[in-house]
Amino acid sequence: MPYDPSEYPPFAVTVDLVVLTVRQHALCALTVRRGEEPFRGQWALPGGFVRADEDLATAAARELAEETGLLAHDSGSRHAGAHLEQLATYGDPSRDPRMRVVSVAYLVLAPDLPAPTAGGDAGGAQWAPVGRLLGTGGPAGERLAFDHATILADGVERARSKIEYSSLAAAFCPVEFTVGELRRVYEAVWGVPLDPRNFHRKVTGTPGFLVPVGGTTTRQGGRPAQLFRAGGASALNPPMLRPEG
Amino acid sequence: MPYDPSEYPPFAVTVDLVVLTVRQHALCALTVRRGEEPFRGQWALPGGFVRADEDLATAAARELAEETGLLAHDSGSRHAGAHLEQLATYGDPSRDPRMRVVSVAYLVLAPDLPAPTAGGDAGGAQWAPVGRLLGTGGPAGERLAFDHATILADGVERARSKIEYSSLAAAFCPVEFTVGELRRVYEAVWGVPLDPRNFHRKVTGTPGFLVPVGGTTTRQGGRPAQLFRAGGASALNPPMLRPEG
DNA sequence: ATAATAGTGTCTCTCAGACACTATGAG
DNA sequence: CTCATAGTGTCTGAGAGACACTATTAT
Repeated sequence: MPYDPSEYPPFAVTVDLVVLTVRQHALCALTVRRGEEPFRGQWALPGGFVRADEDLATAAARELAEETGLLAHDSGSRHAGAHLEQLATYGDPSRDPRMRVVSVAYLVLAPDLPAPTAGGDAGGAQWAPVGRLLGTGGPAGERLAFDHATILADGVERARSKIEYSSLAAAFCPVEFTVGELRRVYEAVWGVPLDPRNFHRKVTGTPGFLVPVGGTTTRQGGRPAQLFRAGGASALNPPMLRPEG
Repeated sequence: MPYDPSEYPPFAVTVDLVVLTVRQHALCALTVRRGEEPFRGQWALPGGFVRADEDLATAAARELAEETGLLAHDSGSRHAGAHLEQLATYGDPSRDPRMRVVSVAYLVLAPDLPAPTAGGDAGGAQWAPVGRLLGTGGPAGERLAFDHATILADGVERARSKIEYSSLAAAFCPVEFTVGELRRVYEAVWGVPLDPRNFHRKVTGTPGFLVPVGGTTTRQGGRPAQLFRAGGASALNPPMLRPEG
């Protein structure tokens, strides 16, 4: 295992972000318009180079803040930050036509945001339903640049399976939310309808999963609903079962 | 996003392997003795540099073959290969004192092997119980080099949770195995005893999980046990429940 | 015989899935 | 009033956990 710098091939290392949110009953991903070749004009996942003295997660959080203004927290904390976790790493030698690039993808789950603040160097940014981006449920329209469709698909699958056995779905909600809003998150992420009564019984019956915060709201119409915060229990046991699994 | 080579910082990219197996009722990991500084003489996870035109998974499979002679299969196939999957990527700027190294860790689940064939450039190789390597259940003896204790802990946790809802535990067994042998794998990986009757009912009652292969064996003593192969069903639903979870 | 493991059966309790039903707001 | 959503109750069937019991080998 020699470490002579001339002995190892040099790589560029980037982070790519799969930023997911739920908007109008649909799971959406943040995409940016590429301003340069290759894939100029196509949509891509936000991302960028890791700096020389920067940790991978730090680079991901920095890119997230540049693109959306969101503050990420790795885990724990209660303020209105987004959930950020490492997804996977993609390093096929031909994934970038110009050079050898290894990309560490991060998954971000964010509450519904007003509008992408196309900050930084990206030409434009928009939320797009993942069904359209992945060609499942709509015209197989604009494909994502590079291998970003694969990365996005992996991120969506991770999100779908993780909300089964964790309280991560609350990351898609504002700080205070109702049981019905949380249920609509599950329905959007899984793409299936859930029984409101059984869902209510399940989430309110799991100790530590939801913490009542006192108030009520009628922002969904109908009878006023209690407001909750996400509880400390991050594990959901037994898990919420995804129908037709 | 400029791609001028002088604009991006160069990284070295390596793969590190968490190779797990079950030996004598204990979950064990493959470790190699470091022959160079830093951490000379300490145990470390096997691994090495990714070559210039090599995919990450290919590099992991190559290192695995060099260290153990095992052939990995990404998924599918039925022959006596080991299971290999990407685990996570570690890139703290200070994780290697000499240079900026990003390491993509892979998890390998292998059946019990005769003995590590300390091939390649590693000075020596051995199977060590993960409890001893991680300091939980024994003297906090020789710590692993670099951040390899963290990587190993992540790999063990991945293996523990994955056998809950998949047929991956069979990757620790020879091609043909008995229900009792499979149960002892679960007990070793989770570190808890399981009820033999309930376990038998669960795994034989799940369609496609086990395929009877016809013969019997008494290699465990007692009444002869039927031999099975792993079935095509990779998902286990509902999952096997880990006690005291 | 004993000791070991393999395999089946049976009971209970929890819980998911399927409802019906009531409660409280907006229009 | 109607319509929407919130929240509770009730039944049923699947299955996990906790056993007892029988079967088949080695010694």
